[in-house]
Amino acid sequence: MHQQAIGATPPLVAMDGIFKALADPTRRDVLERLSRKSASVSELAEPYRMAMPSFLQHLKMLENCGLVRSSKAGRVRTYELTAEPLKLAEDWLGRQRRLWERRLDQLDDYLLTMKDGGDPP
Amino acid sequence: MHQQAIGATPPLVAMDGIFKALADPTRRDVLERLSRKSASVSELAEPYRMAMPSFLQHLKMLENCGLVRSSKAGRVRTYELTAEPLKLAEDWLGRQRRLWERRLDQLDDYLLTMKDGGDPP
DNA sequence: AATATACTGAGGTAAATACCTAAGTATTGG
DNA sequence: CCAATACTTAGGTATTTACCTCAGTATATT
Repeated sequence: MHQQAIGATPPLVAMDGIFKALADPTRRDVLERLSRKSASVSELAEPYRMAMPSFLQHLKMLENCGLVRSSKAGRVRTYELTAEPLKLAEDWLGRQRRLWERRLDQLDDYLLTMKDGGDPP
Repeated sequence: MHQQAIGATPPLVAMDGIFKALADPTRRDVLERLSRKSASVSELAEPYRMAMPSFLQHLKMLENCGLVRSSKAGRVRTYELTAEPLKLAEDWLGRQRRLWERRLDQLDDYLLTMKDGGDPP
């Protein structure tokens, strides 16, 4: 209900989904495990005390935002990682943190200036 | 009421909140603007077509997970950034992406091996 | 063919999100 | 003091999330 024109910056809506996907420990754990080895649904589900359909919802969220991809062979569905989306998120964070640190440095400077009796802007 | 012993890995619960906070374009935008300049509630709220109480909820989420901090002087509450939490998220993503890329390289190798007629593990 | 395996789908509950309006409470300026 | 300003609180709705159970359906396996 609130799309917006996408310019030079990363697609906003995509990032929503990615960060949302990362906001759950089970899903982060699944990603971590997939980064070591592709795996079937039941292999992935095994460690968690959760009914299969509940777990499947997590996998669907990961797949919907493009962080993983799956294919079915016989009765087994195998999940694997995708590369780009995570990079999107990381880029945003990196850019952000740089601004951040600059900002905090400015605060330091400001405080120092005050201490030296200077007149801050 | 639920801190947890911090070991080598980042506190899981904290990351939930941080990623959840980042999963909304308004909140990401607020962070971006705060990284340029601390600001009052109404300054922050101004660009968005949203009732004040709705917007306040976003600020509270950012504050609850520690990404920002606020203080009140007279009737004006001013918000500013905090440094550490974002780093937490970025570290996780970075670590993750490295595994990720390694994994994707392995896949490449695997495919090459197959093409060369080698017998993959 | 019968049973087990590996998912899938339908549907249901509780809590959290993302908005809203309407009515407060402090502060400040005239 | 009175009104405007800057938030705050209370409460309400629609949607989404995170679980669940209880069926299915489509492949193996025996």
